[in-house]
Amino acid sequence: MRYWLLKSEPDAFSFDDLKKRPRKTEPWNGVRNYQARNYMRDEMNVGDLGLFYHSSCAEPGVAGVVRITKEAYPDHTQFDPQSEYFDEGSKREDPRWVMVDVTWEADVPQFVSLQQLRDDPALADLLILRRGNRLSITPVEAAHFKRICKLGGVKG
DNA sequence: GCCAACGTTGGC
DNA sequence: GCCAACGTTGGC
Repeated sequence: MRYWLLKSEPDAFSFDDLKKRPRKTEPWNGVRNYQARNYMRDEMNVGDLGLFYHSSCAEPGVAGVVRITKEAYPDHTQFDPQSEYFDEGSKREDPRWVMVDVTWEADVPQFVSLQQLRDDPALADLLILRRGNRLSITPVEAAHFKRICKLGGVKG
């Protein structure tokens, strides 16, 4: 059982959007970074929990908790010429990009802002706080995950 | 394999 | 919109 932080731009897809999806589930498509892909492909398992993080917005921070509900499988958008995620170098017989399914797991009653994360000494080593970090998927230590849930008033 | 140029991310 | 930081590309 591992923990993750998943970035999403709320203008494109927010935590509220996820809650409105059928079965509150969404394929996490559009990841086009090898390191992030490798995390999904090699290290994510069904049952893992993730922090849904809003980035590139007025209020960056942790908006919710999700669960991984399907292990890595080919991201179909890489084969769609109409998609912004189209990758003409990727072959159907050897897909370059994968996605997982994420499902709503819990609300974060008190949104945890980036500033709050930065201000908490217990979270000093959180990868997302590292200078220049741009990875859209990063592993999170169990202690950090629990700490952030506590800050957010997540039950259970 | 090096590295400059370029594109993207993401906070501010 | 700015810009620092990083990833990718492509010439050599």
